Amino acid sequence: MKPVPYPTIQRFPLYLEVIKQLQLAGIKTISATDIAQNLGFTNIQVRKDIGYTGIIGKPKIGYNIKELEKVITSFLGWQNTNDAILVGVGALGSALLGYKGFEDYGLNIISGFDVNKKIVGKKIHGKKILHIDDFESQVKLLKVSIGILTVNQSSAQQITDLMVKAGIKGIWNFSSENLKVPDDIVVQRENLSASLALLSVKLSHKFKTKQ
Amino acid sequence: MKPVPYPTIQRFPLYLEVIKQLQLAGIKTISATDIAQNLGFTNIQVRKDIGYTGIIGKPKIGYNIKELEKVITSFLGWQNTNDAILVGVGALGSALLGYKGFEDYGLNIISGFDVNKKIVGKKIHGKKILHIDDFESQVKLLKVSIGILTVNQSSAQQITDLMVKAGIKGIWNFSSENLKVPDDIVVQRENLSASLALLSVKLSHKFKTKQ
DNA sequence: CTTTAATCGATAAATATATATCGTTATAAA
DNA sequence: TTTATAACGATATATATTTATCGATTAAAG
Repeated sequence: MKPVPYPTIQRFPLYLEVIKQLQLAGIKTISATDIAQNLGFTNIQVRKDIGYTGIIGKPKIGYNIKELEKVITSFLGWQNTNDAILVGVGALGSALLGYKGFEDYGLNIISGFDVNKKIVGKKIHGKKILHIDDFESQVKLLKVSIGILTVNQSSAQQITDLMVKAGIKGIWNFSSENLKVPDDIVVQRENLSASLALLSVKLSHKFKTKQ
Repeated sequence: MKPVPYPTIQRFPLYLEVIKQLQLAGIKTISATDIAQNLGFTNIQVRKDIGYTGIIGKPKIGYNIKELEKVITSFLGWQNTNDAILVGVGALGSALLGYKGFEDYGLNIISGFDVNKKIVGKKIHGKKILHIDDFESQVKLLKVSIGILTVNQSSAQQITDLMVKAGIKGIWNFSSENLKVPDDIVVQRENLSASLALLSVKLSHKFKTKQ
């Protein structure tokens, strides 16, 4: 089987959103062209992406919208909820604890961990905040495999080592540290600065050329 | 002049971080290999990226670290602070208002806007929260060109239209709405789900193949 | 002073991704 | 029933990006 390109995987959640929106409107079938127009892509690209899921569409009609939602969701592994824990309950960590959108992504943040005595023991957005000393035992107890890292750069590697030791398999890294992990651990870096960089450069380019 | 690839632009902030770290350690010159090892890239890629800035390095030595920081910062347009305003002071919006890291990216969020009477008039993380009714006048008064959109999907397009009307030129879109804007407006979509999708797929792939 | 090795910059090759083309199929209109 | 058209899937082409190669240069070691 040919590997699915990363850009394709990254577009899938966008397709899911369009699908959900149109489903709410009562639509039963959806074509690559429909999705493309909604997102500003080409229909060829959307059709090719969808092709990776193996779903069969009908000419002149498109795809069964329910079935398409199912195959994409399943491809992403979002059909069942995956439990996650979060370490570093600062401004960003708190925000993520309260972010409702993760439900759509099959992600359930069980609890947050920190060392700050002011918040340990309390609840934030309904999620209990525990002390980092209890991290390893909790992760092992609950068999959590995804860790969300929202600590500052200076403690990022240390917490990462702890996550690995506790059995975490995938780390969503919101810090700017380049984490060192064993081969069998997946790290996904969330890079706000990268997207701000693109915005900045596109903006300055527009100003240079247009004015 | 050949256009700089988007992936290159997105890597520049990472290079800046390594540069700043090594500068703190008193390092005066830095090679593409140094940066590459620090980030897990190939030195060839780093060297090529750096080449786009026009800086000249010395064989066996590398680049003057101060000069390299300067050219990358300047390329990104981060040498001067750019003012921004934020609309939608919910969980995520509050977090961004309090995020210190933006200073490094030349971004200064002046204030937040919302309709929630509980927070309008108050300060969050030291930033004043104003009512959306005052948005247009404030933006015009302060000549802000960057807007950060952290409202929910249902009001995203409406707020976008308001931003455009007020003179905002670049929109950093944290909502999941596909925004419609005039040609001369730049929209950068921040897509948390895209990166979570990658993490999910990489994880499930590891589990499939390794176990 | 000569040799060695690290690194640069430029060019070339390889890979990955996006776009285009084309024959086929299914619906709806004529 | 026939014709026109939207959209599919497969294949081919084009573009973008990454990786490799190579000669030149510079500092440091011998």
